[in-house]
Amino acid sequence: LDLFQVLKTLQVQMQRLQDENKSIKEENKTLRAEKPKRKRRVDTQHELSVHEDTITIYARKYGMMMEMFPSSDLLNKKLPEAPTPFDSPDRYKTAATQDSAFLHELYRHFPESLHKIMESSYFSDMVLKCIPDARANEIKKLRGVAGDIFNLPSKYFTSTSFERATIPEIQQLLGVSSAANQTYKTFPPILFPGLKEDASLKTVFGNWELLARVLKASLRGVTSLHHRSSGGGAHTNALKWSVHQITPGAIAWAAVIAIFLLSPDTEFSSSGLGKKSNINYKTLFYNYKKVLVSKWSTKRVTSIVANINSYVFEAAKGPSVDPSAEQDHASAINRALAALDM
DNA sequence: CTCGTCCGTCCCCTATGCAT
DNA sequence: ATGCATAGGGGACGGACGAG
Repeated sequence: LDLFQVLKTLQVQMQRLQDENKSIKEENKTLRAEKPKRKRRVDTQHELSVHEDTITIYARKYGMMMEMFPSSDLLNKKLPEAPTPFDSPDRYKTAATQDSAFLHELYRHFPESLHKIMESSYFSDMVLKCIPDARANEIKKLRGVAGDIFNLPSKYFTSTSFERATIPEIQQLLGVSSAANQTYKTFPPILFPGLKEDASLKTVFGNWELLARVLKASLRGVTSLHHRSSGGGAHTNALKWSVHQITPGAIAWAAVIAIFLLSPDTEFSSSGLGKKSNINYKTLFYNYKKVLVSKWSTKRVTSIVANINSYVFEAAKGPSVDPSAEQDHASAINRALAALDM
């Protein structure tokens, strides 16, 4: 009698569960059916896929030679009528000129054939995907030769999780006093010749050999660091991108990547913020490029650029400029740089 | 052989949702 | 409110691949 009651309630519950399950299944079915629609990419690929290879190659180059962290909003904008020249020091005057010059650089970099589709999200999506992808590859490549680049044991760099923060030589390069006190500077010693920090920034990027090694490995392949081009060989980035000289963005890129390789960070986040170190790589890049663009035509920077170009591209070796002959320019650089907040 | 690229896999982190 | 579990996203890494 009692049992009968229990059985009945169970049956009712069972029925309820079955109904519930059925409706959930229905819901799931419709959700599943709608899901592929999110991947609109299949559709747009038919229209714009002809440009895919071109965008990919120029986007990779762009991420290394021009802008590490392009703003996604600006990538879809139209080129202004009279843009601020990308290589003009005026570019850093106001937020408006920065945006304008950014677009000038963007449209200058990507070939004419792409200009008409550069306002599409297809373009910006692809650029934003390619840049971190290419960067991850470069980082991977560089980790293998980081020991040679920094003249330190390679085991410091081959494993991302190696405790680099505890190594005194690395602390010295980054200018942190100890493993406990990890405050990272915008312009760490590694950027200066002889690791001698210079608050006035007169000699910043003077440690050009290091930057040149980073750039050479990235542009000409890792083996180019040790022996001359072994004839033939696969196409390196420099060949694919037709790079014959470095740019302000490339030097800034190399500096940022070098600091990242030395840092305790295990991954290079697209946000530009180091998780362990709390280093803001985006800010570093911005400041480095700003200094380089602003000072590009000064004797001091042209000398650095000439040295790097010569090392990376094995151009005809001109006599390197004597740094001591530049004191007159130094004070001008000095004053201008003082305007930078750091 | 050496390149760069692509792809599968793993791990870590975060957000979300569920249960307490 | 709080704690736990699970899925999803992003990045690193290793291997495969094709080109020179």
